[in-house]
Amino acid sequence: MILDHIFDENQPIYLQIVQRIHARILRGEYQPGQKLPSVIEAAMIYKVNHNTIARVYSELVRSGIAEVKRGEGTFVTTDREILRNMKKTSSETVVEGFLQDMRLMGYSLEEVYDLLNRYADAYSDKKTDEEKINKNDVSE
Amino acid sequence: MILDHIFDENQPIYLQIVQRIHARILRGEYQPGQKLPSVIEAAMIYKVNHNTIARVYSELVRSGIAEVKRGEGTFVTTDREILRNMKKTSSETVVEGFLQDMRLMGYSLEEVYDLLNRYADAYSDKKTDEEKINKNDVSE
Amino acid sequence: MILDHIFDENQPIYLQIVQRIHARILRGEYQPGQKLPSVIEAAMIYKVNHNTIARVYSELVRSGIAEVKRGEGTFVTTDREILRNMKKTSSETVVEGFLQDMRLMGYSLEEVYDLLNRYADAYSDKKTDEEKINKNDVSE
Amino acid sequence: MILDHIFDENQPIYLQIVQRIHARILRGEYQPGQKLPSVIEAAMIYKVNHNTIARVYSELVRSGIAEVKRGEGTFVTTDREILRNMKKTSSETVVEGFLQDMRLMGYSLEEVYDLLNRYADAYSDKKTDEEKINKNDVSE
DNA sequence: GTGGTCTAGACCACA
DNA sequence: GTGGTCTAGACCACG
Repeated sequence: MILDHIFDENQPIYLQIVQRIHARILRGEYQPGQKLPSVIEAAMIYKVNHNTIARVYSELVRSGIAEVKRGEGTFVTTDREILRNMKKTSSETVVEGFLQDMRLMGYSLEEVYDLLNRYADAYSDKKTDEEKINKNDVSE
Repeated sequence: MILDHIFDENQPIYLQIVQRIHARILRGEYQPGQKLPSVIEAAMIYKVNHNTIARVYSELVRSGIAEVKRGEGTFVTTDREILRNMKKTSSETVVEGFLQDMRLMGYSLEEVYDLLNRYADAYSDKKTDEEKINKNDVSE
Repeated sequence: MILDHIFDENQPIYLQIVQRIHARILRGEYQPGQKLPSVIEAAMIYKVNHNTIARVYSELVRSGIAEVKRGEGTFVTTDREILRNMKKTSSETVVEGFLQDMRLMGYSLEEVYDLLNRYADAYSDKKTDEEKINKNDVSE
Repeated sequence: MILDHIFDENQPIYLQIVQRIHARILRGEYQPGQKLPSVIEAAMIYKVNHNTIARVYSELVRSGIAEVKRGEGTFVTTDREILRNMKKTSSETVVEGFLQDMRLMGYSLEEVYDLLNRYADAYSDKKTDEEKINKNDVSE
């Protein structure tokens, strides 16, 4: 399972990693209470300096989606309420942002749905092997 | 027409302005061949340093959506073919990005449509006064 | 007697426990010569690793407020002179630190007293059940 | 005005600098809207690495007491409401913490006042030259 | 071994 | 010159 982690030059690497791990948690790939990779491991996985991962993890902790057990590691929060809220607000942000983008480009709602339908066929096929393994989602 | 231009701290301001002007052109607010605001004017509109606008305009020119007439200013390209292609690729990028985001959060295609329907009602209502003025769209 | 022990993330846990036990001794909750909980017991009470408690106890012994009887456990010192001195220097440290904090925030002495009066009403009421039990104080 | 900045070993340096600058702002030494020393300058003032100051400043910004103007520097917020609230909550925290400390050591309210009076004489005399210069306080 | 802090030195975007 | 990010390498507290 070799994944090359390529980063967008226009955004800090640490934020991009935050978003990726955030997404992995929200889609249940990292379960509530599960231990995240250690800072060192994650640094190797993402091929960045360990300080960058430290920053990523402290962001995750600050947002409440992860917790540190001193000397043991960093864990996904067990507070499923937080996870559900985050999943909700994340989807809201994404959907609203998408609709605003389309609106700003001058598309009507019908055109938006047309475009979506054009891409929808490939939607479920794009799951990676890694994703397929995880069926346990945060939402109940 | 007082607009507050608030910028995302995690992305260069010049790129965000590029995107906004890009969108204004794509939705026909700036017509093909129309003169864009001067660097000084745009600097005042967006409340940023004129160097930032200079960079924005050079980006727009580089992408082909704008052209410089020396001594006259910067103008939207008159090549409608370019504009149509851009609108197409822009929408592709946005739609694909949106679907990928939703997929990464673990939503099924049905859930995506559900969420969209929830926000769709307000879609057309949200047009700003500024937008309502411009009915002339690039698309055919 | 269930107490939730919440620790400040920005200071070592062992130091915080030292301070708490220190305070319990100074206010007579642990009497001179009394046996402190065993390392294992204290580890359960404070919900920390027993290594952490071991460090706490060695700190208490080093400061002279506690003594080890080999094979029996750790005991509060019977030297009441030490306890009186500690209570004196502790209060000095706390009072001086408090006044410095207030001074650094720009408060005049009058304002300090004003603020104190505002909180003084609740002072004696806040004693916990645990504290109320112990009437035997170190001071004369 | 040579000040040696000595740090407590038991707390991160960056947090201690945060607290010091916080206090300087709250007592009006840095006025609303005033520019803080640049990261490089502050690094020299406090004799720490510039990354440490960067962390300090990002903490100050996150708390809302300071703002970054891109390419210009870091400034004390001009929102006096925020400053007043912070001064209020800071004093509350300090006073409550002080009273709790004294209570935990077993002092009665009368004893607390007695101890305070003993130190009060020296209160105003302790102002440093630097502090005396600044008469303009945040509070109105 | 875990996360956290700090230094040194480099590069970049922005004004 | 400003803050921001990143790397490399070190040390520390904690369990």
